Amino acid sequence: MNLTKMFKVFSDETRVEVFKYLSKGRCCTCEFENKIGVSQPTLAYHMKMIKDSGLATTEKVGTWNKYHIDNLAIDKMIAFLEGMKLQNLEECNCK
Amino acid sequence: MNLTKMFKVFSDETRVEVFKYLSKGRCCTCEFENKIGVSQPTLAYHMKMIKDSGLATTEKVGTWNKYHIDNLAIDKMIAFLEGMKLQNLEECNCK
DNA sequence: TCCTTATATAGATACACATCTATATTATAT
DNA sequence: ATATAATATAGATGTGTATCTATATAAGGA
Repeated sequence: MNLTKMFKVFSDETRVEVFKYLSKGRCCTCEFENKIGVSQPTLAYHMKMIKDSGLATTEKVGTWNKYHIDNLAIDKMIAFLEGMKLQNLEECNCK
Repeated sequence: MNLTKMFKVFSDETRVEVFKYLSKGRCCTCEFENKIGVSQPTLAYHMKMIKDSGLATTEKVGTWNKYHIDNLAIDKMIAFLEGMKLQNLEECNCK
């Protein structure tokens, strides 16, 4: 659970595509591996990044993995972003 | 205004530090350049990434730049993240 | 005009990232 | 026990990133 790692997940278009499938409940890569346009090892690399960031949990079921987005992790990113908004709209006191 | 570029901004600790100062209204780099721990050209490189992502606007005032966080851009990131949450909590229909 | 201050650019470098092919591992089913 | 299917790992490669020093540019003030 590392915020910069979580933001890095969404800094790559391939991982964003993967995430869209996961968010629709497509929890196994077999459901989208042919639609993503990268090789199996490359997809495995991205899935590991997503898992290691803390944005999804994994469950091994037989030979395949089920991925489950952690909505609370996303909420932490949102809370962080809320805190990054410009808080003081006055002019800055630069020299 | 590119979402993956905006997420990339927050995938680096140095830029997160910069953003914290900007969010407090420290709109000129002179207000934090000595606290960030990188050289002037490196800071300029990060400021350009922040600006090019669309997360901040720039205004040239004399010899210095004033940076202004665009809260609407942050709202777009938040809206994107809301859309990435797991929507269907039922079991996936994997083989 | 010339000096100072704030930024920007150029060039170099080391490391990280995204990708591939080939191969290994793990688990199920026949 | 062996074949099949799903993942993982190893090794290679080209590109991107973060950083530096040195230098250039731009704007203001003496």
